[in-house]
Amino acid sequence: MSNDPIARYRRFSRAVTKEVGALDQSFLGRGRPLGTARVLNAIGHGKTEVSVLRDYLGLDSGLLSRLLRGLETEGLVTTSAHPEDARARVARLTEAGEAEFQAYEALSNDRATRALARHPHPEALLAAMDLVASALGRDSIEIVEADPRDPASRLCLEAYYAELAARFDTGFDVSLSRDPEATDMILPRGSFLLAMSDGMAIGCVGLKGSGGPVAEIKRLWISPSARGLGLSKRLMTEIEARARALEITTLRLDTNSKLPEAVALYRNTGWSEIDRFNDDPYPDHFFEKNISS
Amino acid sequence: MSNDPIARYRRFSRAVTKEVGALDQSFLGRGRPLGTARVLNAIGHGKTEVSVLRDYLGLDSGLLSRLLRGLETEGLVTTSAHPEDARARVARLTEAGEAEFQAYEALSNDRATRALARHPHPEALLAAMDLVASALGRDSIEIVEADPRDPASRLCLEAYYAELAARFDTGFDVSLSRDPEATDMILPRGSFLLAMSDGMAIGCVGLKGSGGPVAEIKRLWISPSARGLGLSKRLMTEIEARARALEITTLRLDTNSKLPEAVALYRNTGWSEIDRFNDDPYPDHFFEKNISS
DNA sequence: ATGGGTATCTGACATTGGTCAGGTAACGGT
DNA sequence: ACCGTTACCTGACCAATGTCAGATACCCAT
Repeated sequence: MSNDPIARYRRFSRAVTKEVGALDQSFLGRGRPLGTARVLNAIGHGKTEVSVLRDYLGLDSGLLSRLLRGLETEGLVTTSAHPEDARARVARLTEAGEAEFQAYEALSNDRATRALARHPHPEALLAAMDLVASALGRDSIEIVEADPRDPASRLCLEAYYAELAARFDTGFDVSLSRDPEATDMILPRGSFLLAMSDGMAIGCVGLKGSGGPVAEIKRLWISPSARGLGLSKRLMTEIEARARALEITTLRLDTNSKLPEAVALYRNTGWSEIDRFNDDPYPDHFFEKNISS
Repeated sequence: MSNDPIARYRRFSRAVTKEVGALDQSFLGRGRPLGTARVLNAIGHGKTEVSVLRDYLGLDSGLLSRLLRGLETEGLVTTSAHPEDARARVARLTEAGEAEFQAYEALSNDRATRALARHPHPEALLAAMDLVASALGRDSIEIVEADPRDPASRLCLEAYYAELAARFDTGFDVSLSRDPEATDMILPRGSFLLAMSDGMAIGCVGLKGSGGPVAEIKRLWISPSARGLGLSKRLMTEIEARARALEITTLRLDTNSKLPEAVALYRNTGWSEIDRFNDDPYPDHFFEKNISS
């Protein structure tokens, strides 16, 4: 409907403010102020170093210190010196702390489950939420190295295969394709990168090395919810840097005209089209880029 | 991507929590605590009665009272007795208050504008936001009577026409159709209802009366972002009640097989198919329902 | 006109959240 | 060994928020 975009954005904003407020309220039900509960949850989610906690929660050093001590006297948390820097401290949940944390998790999960169950098309709602989350969180999307056999990587790769299957008239069967060995895409031969948005993998790219100066780019994929945010360019820039660090001078890749965004990206970022260099049945475009300069 | 739905929901939740927090921070920039700013904004948005304010903001009576007095001594608000109940009070913005309110509005609008401008497909982002907002706000969707010539009504009707144009192979030209006179869809002859979600019209339905016992249902439409929430049933139930109140005993409507959801709805809610009762070129299904019982 | 109920205000407090200026211990380079 | 720096803790303090028990004025039904 052709309503004012700003009005629509703000209606969204009000709706989620309410939702967020309700979740906070439900957290209060465990007899602990919100700040304390947030610290407990952050620790539970793996933010163990105090400096990381401070940063993540945006808290003053003094305040966080007091909240931590509160949790310690409650018996939910223990702190100890950081093994590599005795000035810094790390916080850990005790058994009781873990139980409390799980109770908060259950509250969150319940809310999520119920909200999704109430909707007639949960998948559509989730797709919309993914889109919004990627858009709002675009500044905090990080590129990290991963093993292509990790669960997060596998999710990306499977989504990638599924998308190829949908886009190619012939479908796509990865076993017919030149599927690289995972070990070719990890150090010391190659690399595999994930774009992580708040713990969720939303894109990937692989560098398949051979030990020599020529390597191949494989498996560039961005989640539909995160397209247009410039992520593929970021991933490619980063993987090129990794390739240079491995003393690779020439990169190649193959792709398909059914993926016009990809073809356009390569054309616009210094790749030149070359002759077919393999007998993989799927690709119909082949590119090369010299990165030795 | 086939991630855990709960994880996806919670990633969304974290992303918007951050966004909401950032907006709150920006409100703080005007040298007024958040609670006070919220009260000012609520008044600006038409929540004038103190009881409504309390309810809307979820504040304790004492706290709200103090915040209001603060705004009064700042010269931004005046309160006076409610004209119909001198126990209650209504708050109004002074000229200075209106200016402050507009400053907060500008902050909100700026944020919205910038967030949208940063996205490559603002319309896609907005569609996702509409979907989420309708889903999260479904409990607060209200059915209200409106004039079909009001701007909010016109937005719905135009969206309805646009959708018919897209769905019918022949397109849709409202001037070729039996477009009811607006006055046939307001009291005392008929009625026109809007489904309002937080100030935005997301659905409509019309009752075209003739003064006699037979009337027609027209213009049933639900925004794509709000489909599946049971809104059309709510609108139909409500408009039937209005028809009964007008001593109408028989309702008729025409529709098109290109709108299968609508046809299914009528079949499932007590309508029986009848012969063509008009020469409108677009419809190919005709229904009738006796509501005198 | 009377009494029970309602809407808001007031004052007294308690809790929470946030800030700041030292203080202590450890680090890292010289 | 020393010194500037870093990470965290402590204590003091203040503003904001939340809670509660009357007080006041008004409403409405009888």
